Amino acid sequence: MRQDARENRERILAAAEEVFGAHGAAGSTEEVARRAGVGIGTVFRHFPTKEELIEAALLRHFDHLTGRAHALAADDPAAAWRTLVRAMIVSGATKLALISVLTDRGGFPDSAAAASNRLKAAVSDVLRRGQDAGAVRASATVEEVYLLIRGLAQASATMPTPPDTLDRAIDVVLAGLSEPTG
Amino acid sequence: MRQDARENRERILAAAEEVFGAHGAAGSTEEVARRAGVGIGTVFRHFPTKEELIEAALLRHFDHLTGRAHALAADDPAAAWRTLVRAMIVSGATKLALISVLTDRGGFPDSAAAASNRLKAAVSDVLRRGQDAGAVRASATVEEVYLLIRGLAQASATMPTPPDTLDRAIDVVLAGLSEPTG
Amino acid sequence: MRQDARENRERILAAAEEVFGAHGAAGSTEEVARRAGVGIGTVFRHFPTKEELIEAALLRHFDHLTGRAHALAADDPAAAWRTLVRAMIVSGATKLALISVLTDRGGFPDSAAAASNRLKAAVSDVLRRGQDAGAVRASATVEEVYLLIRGLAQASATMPTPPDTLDRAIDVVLAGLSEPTG
Amino acid sequence: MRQDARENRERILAAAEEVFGAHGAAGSTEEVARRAGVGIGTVFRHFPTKEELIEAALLRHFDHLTGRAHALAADDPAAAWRTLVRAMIVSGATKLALISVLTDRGGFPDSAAAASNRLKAAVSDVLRRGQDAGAVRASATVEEVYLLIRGLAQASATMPTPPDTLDRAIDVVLAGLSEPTG
DNA sequence: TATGAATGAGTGTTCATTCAT
DNA sequence: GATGAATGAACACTCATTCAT
Repeated sequence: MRQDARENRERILAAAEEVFGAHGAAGSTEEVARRAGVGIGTVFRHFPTKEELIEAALLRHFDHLTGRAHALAADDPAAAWRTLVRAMIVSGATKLALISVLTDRGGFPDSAAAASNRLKAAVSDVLRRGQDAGAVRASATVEEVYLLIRGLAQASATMPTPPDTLDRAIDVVLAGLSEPTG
Repeated sequence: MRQDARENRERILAAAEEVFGAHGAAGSTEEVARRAGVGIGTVFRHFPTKEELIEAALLRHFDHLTGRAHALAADDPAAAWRTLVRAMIVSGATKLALISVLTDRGGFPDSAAAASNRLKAAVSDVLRRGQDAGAVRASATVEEVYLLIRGLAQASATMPTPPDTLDRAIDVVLAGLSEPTG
Repeated sequence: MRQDARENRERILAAAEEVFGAHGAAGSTEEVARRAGVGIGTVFRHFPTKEELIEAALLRHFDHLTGRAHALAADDPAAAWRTLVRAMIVSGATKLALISVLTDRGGFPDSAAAASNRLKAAVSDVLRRGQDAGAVRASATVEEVYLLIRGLAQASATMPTPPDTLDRAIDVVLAGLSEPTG
Repeated sequence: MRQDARENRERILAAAEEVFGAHGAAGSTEEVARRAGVGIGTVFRHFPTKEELIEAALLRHFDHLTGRAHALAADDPAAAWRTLVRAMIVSGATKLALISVLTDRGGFPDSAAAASNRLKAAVSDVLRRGQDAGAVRASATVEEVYLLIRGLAQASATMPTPPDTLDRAIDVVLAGLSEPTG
């Protein structure tokens, strides 16, 4: 039965990411249960609160991205940097809507903050290696990089955006972060 | 009593901008009424639907920004450009959450779309003059500029952001949009 | 100004008969004001309560019918009887929906009861003359006659009824009320 | 819990018949919940709309009457006829107010129309057998019979009616429908 | 006196959460 | 442990009634 429970938990989280990613906090817990193919009671047994459910889904998303960042360690620093930024914006798009939900309801929960920090650390690494390689301007900090990434992710998620517009916007950000020549 | 009614309308819109700007669609119409200091019935007399209320608040916000853009026509093109981008991000921060609200509920209403277009035209003007003055790269289009502005506005609105982090992020965007030297 | 006030009163009552006749209690006082071409405040100045407005409209309707009954005094008794029954059912159709409204809200008000009694007296007269002429069975009382009339009026008002079905139903009632032959 | 749910459904329908029968559409869903002894949410889980609730209650009422009509098949045709007419008027009294409710809101829903047709068919049977036995005039059709029944039911429901007045009115209708002698 | 803006209690409906099965 | 029915607080919206103009 442990097995079933763990499987259910995973299915619920996947459903939650879909539902809340698409509709933000407006997504209903029952819709999550339906997509996960479990009863509503099961969802609440695993996550006693809608907030905790969102938090867990967010955490999972952060951890995925963290893994991705680590995997890029082997690549060429400049390429890794561009790949990561692009990936975070494009893949994180819908799901980042989750963040505002939690912010609304009284602060970032500890566990999610921790996951966020782990991700930030991983991004920091890729950033630093980019700076060391002279591909990113030395004065840049993770904080504004993060903000820019979140910004484009959320903006493109909340309004229909032609892919090439998003691409050009990403290019602007990458250019703005590159070492000024001359 | 026309006088009172107009005053109330204005107070309701101001309250709506606060409430929906801060909480998105989740903000309740009753909270708007409370902040405006009027009865719930009064809100609905002026705006027969929550959606129409949000739409009107959005329109007002767009028009404010459009006015601001036009007022910058007298300034030095490069300075005007930087001032406008910064103003749209900072002032529009909370309120831009409104856009996603309406997008969710089935498309941009006509009047708001029109106001949005007027604003976009005004921004276009400032942008073009910046390009003519050599302060902004020639290849930039309003579309990605808009996306970047919306992104930073929304991102900084949905999560506590230290002012200097936002400032540095804006600098990155402005740098990315400036004519590459060398 | 007295003149205007009286005119307004009359227009409001006519509008009320239309509105409540068509929608029952569900009709809104504002709709009445709109159709009467006056402000909502004016309606409430004349009739301080929705209930009193309905009551007055009902009373007016009763008085119209009473007048009609009196006018029939000159006719042949049997014909007068048939004409009155038919007229009350057909003309009173929609408007009799009003009665249930008042019944709901705690009893028939005095003034309406008085008007109803005046009407009942007039009907009684026509009925008695019909009985004296041998056209109506002697055992019939106004009470059941009234009930039958109200029944057909309400029933045909609350559901689309082909005219000939209503005609045949009226014939049944008249036959049931006629002196049994043999 | 299927058991409980079915019990609740039944209690809700019974309460709905009472409430809407007595007050028409004006009856509130919350009152229904209160009388059924369940929470308001439970009512809406079973009937997602006030309209659907009314429809279901109406359908139940029709089906009860249909059953009753069928049960009379064994009786003497003339007696069966009188019993049915009387039963439909007396028992259906309050509840028939429901019909006008639905008629108001844009037409008779399909399921209720079907139930109504089943009932009409059953009444038709009893009527025909009465006609075959010479107890009911041959020219009578279900249509006007229905109208007369609905009329007395509604009229006696919407205004306090002494039982003997109603009885005499029913006698008038039955007399009017009987084969004219002589 | 007429007007119509303001009010707020009341209604239909949704949804997070609890709990009997 | 899983289920889904039950709950009730919260919300959008309506409408009779009041009152400032």
